[in-house]
Formats: sequence, C-alpha cells, structure tokens
Amino acid sequence: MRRQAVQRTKESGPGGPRGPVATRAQLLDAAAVVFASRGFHDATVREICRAAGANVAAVSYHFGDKGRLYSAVLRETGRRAALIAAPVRDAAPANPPAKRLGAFVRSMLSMILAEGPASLHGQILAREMIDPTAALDQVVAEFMRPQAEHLQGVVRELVGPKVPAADVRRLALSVVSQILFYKHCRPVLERLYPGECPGAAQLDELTRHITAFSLAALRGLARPGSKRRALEP
Amino acid sequence: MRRQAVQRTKESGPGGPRGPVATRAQLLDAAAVVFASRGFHDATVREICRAAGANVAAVSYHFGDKGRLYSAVLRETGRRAALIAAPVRDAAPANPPAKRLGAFVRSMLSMILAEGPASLHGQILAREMIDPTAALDQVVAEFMRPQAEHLQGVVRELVGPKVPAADVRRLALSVVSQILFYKHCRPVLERLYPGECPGAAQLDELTRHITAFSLAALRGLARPGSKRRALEP
DNA sequence: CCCCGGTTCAAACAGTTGTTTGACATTTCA
DNA sequence: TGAAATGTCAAACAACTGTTTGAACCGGGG
Repeated sequence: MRRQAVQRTKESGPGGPRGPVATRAQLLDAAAVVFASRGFHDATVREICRAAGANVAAVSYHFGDKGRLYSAVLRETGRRAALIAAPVRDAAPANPPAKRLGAFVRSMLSMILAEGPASLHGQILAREMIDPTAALDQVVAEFMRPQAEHLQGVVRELVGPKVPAADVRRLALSVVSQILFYKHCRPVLERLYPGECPGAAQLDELTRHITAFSLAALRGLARPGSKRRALEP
Repeated sequence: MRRQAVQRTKESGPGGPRGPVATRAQLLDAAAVVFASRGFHDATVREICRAAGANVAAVSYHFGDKGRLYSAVLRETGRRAALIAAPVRDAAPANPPAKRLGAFVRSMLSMILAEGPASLHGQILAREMIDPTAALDQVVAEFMRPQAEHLQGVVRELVGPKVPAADVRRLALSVVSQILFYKHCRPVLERLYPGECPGAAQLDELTRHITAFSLAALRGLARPGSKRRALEP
C-alpha cells in the first residue's frame, strides 16, 4: 500500500549497466531524511527502506552497505552545497568588498536557515562536523576549503595588505562562526527564546546583523593602533 | 584484576538510603568519558561498565537504566560548568565593561579548549546542542540562561541604553558564537589547517582575538549612524 | 517457447543492544 | 548467631542491528 507500481523507466534494459533508477533514487532521498534526523549510527537500514518503500535488502544490493549509502548521500550533500555557493563566489568580483561580504553571509545563511527538504543536507553537514566520519575529508576539500579561501580574500580586501595572513584567517573564522551558530545552537536558542527562533523569514534581518557586526569589527581593527586599544582595559 | 577491593565507606549502612558510593561514582566517571566520545546512542552500557570495572547489571541497579545514567552525567556537567562560570559573572561588577567582556570570553574559552578529563563535559554539551535530549532543558535553564543574561548585561554597558533589547541579544549571540565555534567545528578546522588547531595553549591568543573583534564591532555599531553606513555598499 | 540478466522479496543469519534474573557475597542490626 | 538489607556477579532474555540467502518475478532476445 505504500508504493503503488513505482514508475519504471523504459530505457532500463537488462543489458544496460545501470538498472532501474527509481529504487536507488528513492533510497537516496529517504536516506537523506533519516540520516539528517537520526544521525548515521542511530539511523537504521530498515527505517530508510521503509521510508523509500523498498525491501531491506535493497541497500545492500544498490549500495553495498550502510556506510557506502551514507557516502553517496554526503556526496550529494557536497554537490548541492557547492551549487549554491559557487555562483556567489564567482559573481561580480569587482564589487566592493563590503557588498561581497554581504552576499557571502546571505548565501551561507540561506543554507543554514533552510526549512523542509532543503534543510536536510545542512543538518547532515552539521552532524558531520561534531561527529565526523571518513566522508568529512571530501566535503572539506571540495566545499569548505573553497568557501574559506573566498572569504579570506574578501576579508583581506577589507583590512588591507598589512594584516598578517594568520590574522586574516582568524577574522574570517569569526565571520563564519556567527553564521554556523544558528545551525549548531538552534536547539539551545529554541529553549532560550521560545517562539522567536530565526527561520527562513529572518534571512534578511540576520544577514544585515551579521554583516554589520563583522564589517564594524573589520573596519575597527583595520585602523592602526585600534587593536592595542581594544585589548587594554 | 581491574578493581582491587574498592574502598568502602563505613557509614554506608543498609538502613541508610545511600549505599556504597564507589561503584556508583566510578560508573558516573566512566559514563562521562564514553558518552563524550561516542554520544548517547552509540555509547553502550557494556563499554561504560567495562571502563568502570563494574558488572553490566550495575547501571540498572544504581541508576535504573541507561537514560537515567545519562541524565545524572549531564546534571554533573551542568554543575561543573556553573562552578567555573559563576565566579567570573559575579566577580568585580565595577570593572570596566571591556575588561568584563574579556573575562567572560576567557572563562568560556577555557571550557571550550579544555583537554583531557576537563574536556569531557564540554564535549557532551556540544553533542547535546545538536542532538538534544530531554536533559537539555535543565542545562539551559541552570547554566546557559544565566550566562546569556550576564553577557547581555556587559554588551548593554558597551553599546549604551539606546540600542533595542532585541539588538543587544543578537550582539551577544555574535560574541558567544565565535567562542563555541572552536568547539563545534574543531574537526573541520583540523582538516582545513592541520597541525595548527587551537588548543589550551592558544587560550590567550584566542581570547585576545575574539575580545578585540567583538569590542571593535560593538564600539563601531554603537556610534550613531554607523549601522546604516555599514549596510549600504 | 525458454532461458537469462537484472531486480525484488520474505526469511533467516550472526552479532549486539539494554535489561532482567536468581544465586552468591558482604555487612549490619538484633 | 540468625535474618535482613545491600551489592555484585555470570548468565540469560527479548529486541534490534546490518547483512545475506535463495527463491520469485519481470522484460526481452535466442
């Protein structure tokens, strides 16, 4: 009663190297949902298959085992994240750095604050950060490192050439930390300030706040001597 | 061979409501280690009991079940965190707000960057934020809310009375986010910049950076009109 | 027609999980 | 000493885990 004669593609001949795509794709979608809500270890193959309307043996048949299914989901995660982030990085490199910083914050926040199916992969990434699996290396290399280097470039433009590279890196981390916070600490925020937890509707407001906070900090620290002043009480 | 005639307290009479403390305490310590490294679901009662040198039935006998053992660990977590944070909040309320901000950042960072046994409860808290259990409510109420309100008080002093309360809250969140980042994203940092991941040795440097960044932002935003200027490109 | 590669299925597999059991040990109080 | 409370233990429990098995199904090509 759960799957009524799933649509089968006609081009899936038995001789072709690729079998019917339906079950495999449904398995991937269902796995993303379950992995996102339960985590890798707590997610069960049976629950994934039940959600996909497939037999328990389907995971073993189509992916080999649970771990390789997770890897496939995470590969899709990285692919989607890169698709969202790449255009923001490449577009309008001649824009003023303040504007580019705002665009970066907004695109990353839109991933963080996503709701519904779009939020699945962000949730999986958040779990992967605290409880990494072997698949994290690939995500860092393909998605996070380009993001980090882009942001460092923007920060460099804002603070000028005199600031050491190590400081630029720390400054960039202070920016992203404000964004990721609303993903990692959402359960805490929901309990601290019930009812006013930022969702997709607050994208504009949050973008404005984080960008303004970061710009004020970067401009203040770029002024020579201000760093020392900020330190001494 | 693992536990040689554990020290038994004389005052543990059968009539008293509390039995011998040894096994129970060792169970608590071992559970903190295992819960911190594996998470609640992936941690097994058998591993905890093995680490504690106790029988598998000990958890059921002393705590009822695995869930109540976890609650007991988290209660201890909140207690220790409050013990570290409370003196920083209460001490020297007459100090200049910049200095109090630095003290707050430092005390929180010292928990975040802790290594060895001291890091266990921070690790457990980090997990609880992403994968909350029913026990998170108590931790938020007893530890995190006082911390948040203290920080908002400091921020209020720094930005003056004209800034709306909602903005003060967002500003305070931008400060703590920079601190928690080094806990939540440590696995990512280790892969992005191998070998130079901040540990307890970088406590001073990180405190300086986050405090300076936040102070520059707060002072910049406190200047009237600066917020609008920061927004427009 | 029948066979064949690809796919699905119910059933079973071996292993691990949290928890319980009943016997045994130790201590305390009468 | 005897009885009762308190704690510990090896063993077993039922439930669940990921994975495998062998039979069934299905569409086309011989």
